[in-house]
Amino acid sequence: MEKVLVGMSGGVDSAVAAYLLKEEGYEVIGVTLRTWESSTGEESRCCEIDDARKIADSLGISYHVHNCTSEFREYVTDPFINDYINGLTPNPCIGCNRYVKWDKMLYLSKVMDAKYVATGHYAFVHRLENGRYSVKKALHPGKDQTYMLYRLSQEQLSSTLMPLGKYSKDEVRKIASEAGIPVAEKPDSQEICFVPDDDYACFIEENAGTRVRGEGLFVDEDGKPLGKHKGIIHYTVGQRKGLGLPLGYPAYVKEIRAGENEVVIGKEDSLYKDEIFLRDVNYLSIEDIPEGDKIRCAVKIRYHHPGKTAVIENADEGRVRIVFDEPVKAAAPGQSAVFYDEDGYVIGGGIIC
RNA sequence: AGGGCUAUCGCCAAGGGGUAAGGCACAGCACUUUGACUGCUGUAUUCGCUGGUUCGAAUCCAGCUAGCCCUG
Repeated sequence: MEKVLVGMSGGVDSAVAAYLLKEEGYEVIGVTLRTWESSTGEESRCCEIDDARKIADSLGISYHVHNCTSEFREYVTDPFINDYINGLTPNPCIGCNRYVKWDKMLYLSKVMDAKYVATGHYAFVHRLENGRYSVKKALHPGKDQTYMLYRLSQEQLSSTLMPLGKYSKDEVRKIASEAGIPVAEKPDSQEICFVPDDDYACFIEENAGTRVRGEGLFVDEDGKPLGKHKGIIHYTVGQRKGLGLPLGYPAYVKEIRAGENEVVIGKEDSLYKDEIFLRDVNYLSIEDIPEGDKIRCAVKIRYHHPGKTAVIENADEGRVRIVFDEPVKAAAPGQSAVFYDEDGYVIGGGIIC
């Protein structure tokens, strides 16, 4: 019997993933990574240990809790805070997957002599004809989570199982209730796991202290002052609500100038771009873009984005240049852009700069 | 000091005697396993103030107040 280590968050998805693998005949070991504990002793949503343990008990599988709060701080919360202070809009889940969850799980799988690690992500992991591993979009597009997985390494993917790719959320809940899993009706989590009250700006202020810059100016595209902002950490490119600027037309954040502590405001039209550049690119289905080559693909510039057709190619300083067929709205620096081929496999992705 | 103009929701702004449009902002809800976006709903018993005319006034009249402009 092959052993598989399943990352259990305490939610339905990972519970069903564990259940399905057990049904398939794996020896399943449940693991929860303890990632965050706030100064008030509040646990992160990502590690609801009591629920996870209950699930493991009901499934009759062994269960371990592993502490990785220092890694989580180093690779997730600290970069998250630094990005916001620098006027960027981070995707904390992406770094967490690569540098905390998978790194730790893989390490633990070796210690426990397990062949695979598994999670409750809605995606497929496949080995392609060229020998490389990639993730493929979930069957039900509404739940697809491949966007958050583009940063995983080949080594990580080669040992990963994701049993939920072909299921819808309703089906997963149905499986859970039929299997008697205690959290079948538990609502989906929605916000950033370490910011349970959804107030990320407050989280940054509490954890970054004096490094956070305060009020500054809203300016228009010509630099003309329009009003006062609350501090750049409160804004993201493309944002409309909460600006408090009655300009007569809907005002959007066009750009955040961390150096000047300024937030540039523009009309909706000014948000569209057909060219963006990426840094820190990671490839899945290919090793790299062949020198001088261009690849046609669909690119998602945020988690909830249908994906737009574009051409990608290597640019200077290790960056990748994306040229969209039609301009895309509000590409926010710090967010990731992920490339998909026509079969829905992730080619790779990087961070918008 | 005279003359002119203006005064309607937090901002902008329709309406010129028949019972307060709209945009922006704001709020709530929905959507959402990142930040956002988006959608829906809501938002002036009242039109600078005081009187008057009228069945009826934000709309007409008078006075007052405030702001802007022009002329000394």
